[in-house]
Parts: sequence; structure tokens; C-alpha cells
Amino acid sequence: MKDVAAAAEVALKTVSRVVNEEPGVNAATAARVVAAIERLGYRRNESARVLRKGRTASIGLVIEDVADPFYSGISRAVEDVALRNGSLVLSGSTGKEPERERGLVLTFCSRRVDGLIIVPTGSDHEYLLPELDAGIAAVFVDRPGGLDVDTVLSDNSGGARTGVTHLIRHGHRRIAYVGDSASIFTATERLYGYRHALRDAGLPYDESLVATGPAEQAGTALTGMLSFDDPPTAVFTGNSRITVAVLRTGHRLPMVAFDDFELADLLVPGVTVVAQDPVRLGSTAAELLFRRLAGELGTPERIELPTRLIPRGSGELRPS
Amino acid sequence: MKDVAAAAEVALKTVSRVVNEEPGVNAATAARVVAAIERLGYRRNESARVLRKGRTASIGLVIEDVADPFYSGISRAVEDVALRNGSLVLSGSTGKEPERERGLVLTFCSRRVDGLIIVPTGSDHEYLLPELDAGIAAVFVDRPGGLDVDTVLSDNSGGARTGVTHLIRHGHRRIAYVGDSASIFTATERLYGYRHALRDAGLPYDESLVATGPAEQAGTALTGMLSFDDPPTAVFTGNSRITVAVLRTGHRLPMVAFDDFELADLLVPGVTVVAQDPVRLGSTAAELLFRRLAGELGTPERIELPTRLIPRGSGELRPS
DNA sequence: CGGCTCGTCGACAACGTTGTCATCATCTCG
DNA sequence: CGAGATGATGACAACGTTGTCGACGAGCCG
Repeated sequence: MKDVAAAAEVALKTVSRVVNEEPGVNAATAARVVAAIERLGYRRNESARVLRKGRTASIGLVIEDVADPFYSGISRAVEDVALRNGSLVLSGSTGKEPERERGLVLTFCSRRVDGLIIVPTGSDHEYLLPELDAGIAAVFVDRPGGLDVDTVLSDNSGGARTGVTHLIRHGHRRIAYVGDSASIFTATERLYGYRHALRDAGLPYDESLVATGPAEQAGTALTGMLSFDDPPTAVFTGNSRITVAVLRTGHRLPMVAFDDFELADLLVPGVTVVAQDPVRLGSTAAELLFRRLAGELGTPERIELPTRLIPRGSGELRPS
Repeated sequence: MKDVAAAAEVALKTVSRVVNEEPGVNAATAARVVAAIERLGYRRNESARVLRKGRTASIGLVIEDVADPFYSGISRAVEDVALRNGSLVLSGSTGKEPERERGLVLTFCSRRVDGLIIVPTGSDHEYLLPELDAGIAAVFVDRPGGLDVDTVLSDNSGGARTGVTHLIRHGHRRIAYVGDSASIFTATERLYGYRHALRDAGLPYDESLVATGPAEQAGTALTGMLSFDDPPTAVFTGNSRITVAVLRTGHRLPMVAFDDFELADLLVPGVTVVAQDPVRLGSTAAELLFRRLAGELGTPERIELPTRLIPRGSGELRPS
């Protein structure tokens, strides 16, 4: 900028004014400055600007894994909203490691992002408090982070309840639940929805039909249940990875899956799912964040987005 | 930092030294400073540091769409490599719009990223030249960007050739090619591989069996071909979106698809694919970038990663 | 004991912006 | 014609770091 000023024979400040399109610059002078900028290939140094202004026009996005379609959907939505708001997105995957989440968040903070969108992995987010005090806005997505902060969730229990009820309506009385381990918020909620549906229908809750744990064990768990004297006639799966694991076992059990996935309609039978809307999850969170950044006050919101049952065949099979 | 210095009753520079773990600070003094840092909840302002040092320890990643599994694979790999190198990733999706790509790249540059990893969307990347001169490193991934810059690609033509040859070996003589429009580098390469395979086998190249264009038209194009007097007995699809479009038509034509996709093995029959390795694509590009950032000189490299044929059934069917 | 090195520390400038205020010429109006 | 308003421009400080260099005392050696 100094060079540009020299080249255009004006003061530094005048160049600054031109670059920022501030009023009060003679058209002729401005033209001279623009020419000099062009000639020297000058581009404003955003770091210095940030230092001066305090706002970085960037937000941090912390998710579990960009490579997972659910999170990449969120990712894309956040990106789009950010772009519309003139912000950039710094993103990082935690891979379910709370330590890595913490590292990412703190790094983002020291880079002075204006706000954070976090899919919380650990349960303890105390370390965020000083940052929040320092004025960084934060929104939790998909799971609550244990702090009194804006949060956007899917209606996990309601969705699971709908899905299980769907199976019950089709005549199933013994329905297996295969889901993530109980330490994960969404898994607990979905299991709750499952129980709720059983209760609604007056069916007993049988613990031996419930398997929780990582996706790798889902297949064997279900296979085990099928060897019972009184095996389940249908299964409700708690997330996509588990759904796939169950599908790979080759049992063609009637099934409703939580979370939609590509090609669910091309399998035979098509897989009936309770679909979440990752894009809407992401955009809602981002909109909320930018409203906060724009100065909107008020108590933290907790938004629950509806899920949608998509019948495709597997959930409409009757017990055999 | 000023406050910390005051609280610890030392000079600004001493705090800086402690924060950066520079040698030459008395242990007792350091302890006092650390205590003050703790007490005040101080965290270094990275923007100021960047301004002073010139390096931002961040790279820009420009891809077509994070929500596409192929690109999110790249994304994740880049992220991991960056993290290992102490860098952050600014990312953005272009959605195939050259204008948006340009905007993203220039924004990243004005934020002084150290380097860029770009999946080029437009063909004209002249606008990058001033940035490259300014010392920003760049690597193109998946497609060349028309500039003499490090580039990491899949072996598109070789992969397609292998895939088509596979069908030929299984007795097919009339093989349809349904791929992306010719303006896209990878599509041209794959079509070239297709022709190459036909030539190798002494089969004629029949233009009426070749459909290029967006995925939305892929289904109808293939359906059209199947009404010929002498219809194709197998199809080679040029990318995942097109593969899915073709699958949705419901024709159970013998088929080899370029690019692997989740659940390809669960369809009936399993879909034989020529798999690319997005993760390796991303990590190779990132490694290359960081080597350049570390000062490695030499002429730009052009790396072509091998593809892998994965037989799953659909490609092993004989003509009916 | 004088000169030397070494360890520790601080003063100061600089990075590239932008906000504040001052300057100066020109114009307007009574 | 003089006072004040207006428009254009510039000088300077500040944002929070870090690099450079110099100061100061303690310990060492000859």
C-alpha cells in the first residue's frame, strides 16, 4: 500500500480510502490510485486489516469427519451461508477425539474467528467459557455441548419413535434396536424414542433386543439376536454406519433406518429411513450464528428440526 | 500481552519469549509470566503474529463441492496432512462456477494463505499468476489447471481403458460410454481410455454408443441406445453421479463404473468399478504443497495415481 | 584487578492497515 | 470582503506481535 501511495503520489490514507471505497476522494485522484493498484498488482493484506479492525470475517467449523456425508452436508450448508455473509470458513475434523476438538477450537480462537459452529464430541466444553466471555459466538449442532449456548438438533427421539411405530403398524412385535453407544447424545435420544414407541403400543421393552456400540460390532450383535428362540422380526438402526453394517450381514430383515443415505432407494428392497436434513441443520446453525454476530441478543435458543419418514419397502414388510 | 507483562512485572518482549518458548529466560521469571498468563486467560493474537512473521500457517482448499464424497475424501486427507504440518485449512466449494472459484482463490490470497490446493473448475487460471509470483504455492488436484504448476491426477485414461477392456474380456462387443461433457478434462481422458481399449481389441468406435453430458441426461441417453436395432450389451459410466443415474433407470445392463461409491457392493449385482483413491489424491497434493512450502525447488511435478479395478459382479456378466 | 564472555532482560522499530484529527484550498453567503 | 462551511488530503497513532540491538550484572580468565 505504501508503494501504491508513492506511485500515485498520494498519502497512504488516500489509498486506504480508495481501497475501501470511502467517500471523500476526488474522482481524478481515485483513478490515479486505481491505476497504480492495477499496475503494481496490489492486494490488501487482510491480516493487517484484521489486526486493526478486530473482526476476522471468518468462522470456525468443527465437525466429526468431513468425509462423512452427514457432516459434509452440514459443511456445505455452513459454507454457503458464510459466503453469503462475507465470511470464510476454517474447518477441521475431530474424528471423535475430544482432545483434537479442543485443539481445533482453541486454535480457531487464537486466530480470532468471529464465531464457531461445533458438533461437540467430548462432553466437557468448559474450556470454551473464556472464549465465550471474550466475545466469540458459538453454536452447537447435532448434539448439545453441555453449555448454555445456541444449539440446533434433529428431533432424534421423535424420529426414532416414528420409525419404530411404523414397524409396529406393519405388524411387528419384536423389534431389535441396533445403535451407537449410549455415551453419544443422539444415540440415547433415539433409543428413548424406540422405547417410547414400544410403550405407546403396549409392547414390552426387551433388553436382549437392544445392542449399542460401535458400527463394527453391529452386524454380529444382530446376527446373535436372530439365533434367539424368539428372534426379532424387524430391526431399527440408529445411524447410517450401523445401517450399512447391518445391511452387509445379508439378513434381509424388515428394517427402518435412522438417517438417510445415498442409494437407499436402489437396494432391494429399498431401505425405509427416518431422514434428517443435514443441510438444514447446517444452514440453521449458521444463520443463527450470523444473527448473533450481527448483535442479536436474547437467551440461547435450542432448535429441534423435524425428521421425515421415507417409506421405500424395507419398513413395510410384514413379519414372516 | 501488554497486560500480562504488567502483571508479571517484566517487559513485553520477555512475555513474547516465554510464549514462544525461546531460550534465554530465567526459570523463575518464566514461571511468573506463565502464572500471569494463566491468571489473565491470555491467548496470543495470531493475526498480529501473522502480520509480523508473514507466514499464516494456513492453506486454502478449493474444491467443487464438499458434499460430494469424492471431494470430501480429498478434503479430509488435506486436512489431516495440514494438521500434521501445523497448518489450518480454509476451504470453499465452487459448485463448478469459475467465477466463484476465482473469488474464493483471490479471497484466500488476500488472507495470505501460504499455499493453495485447487480442483480447477474453469480453464483459465491466468489470474493466479500474480499470486504465484507473490510467492503463494499452488497445487492442482484431479484436473490440470492449465498452468505450469504441481498437479496430482488419477490415471483417468488408463483406468477407463482397464475397465472397458474388462468388459471386452467378458465377451462384450458393443459397449456404451456414458460420461460427463467433453469440456471436462477427466471426461475427455476417460473417453480416450475407452477408445483406446476398443482399438486394442480391434473393435470399431461407434459414436452412437457414446453419450456425453450432465448426469441428468445420462439415463435417457442410455435408454435411447437400448432401443437400437443393435443395442449395446454393456455400459461404461464415466463418473459416480452418472453411474447412479444409470442405475436408477432400472436397466440391469452389465456395467463397469469409473469411481467407486459407497454401497456399490450391496447392490444386486454388485457394481464393478474402477476405483480412484480420493484420500491419496488429497494427501499427495498436500504433501507436495508442504514440501514446496518447506522450500523444495525444482520444476513442477505431475503425478498420476493408479486406479484399481474392483470386480463385484456387474462387470463380469456376459452378453445376453 | 581489568577485560571478557555469558545469561538475562528491556527499549524500540517494524509489519500493513485504519481511525482520528489537522490542514488547506475553495466556495458560499451575508 | 470576511467568516464559516465544505471537500480533499495528509500526518500520526494504534492494533499486538516479533526481530534487532543494546544494557546490565555475574562470573571467569589472565
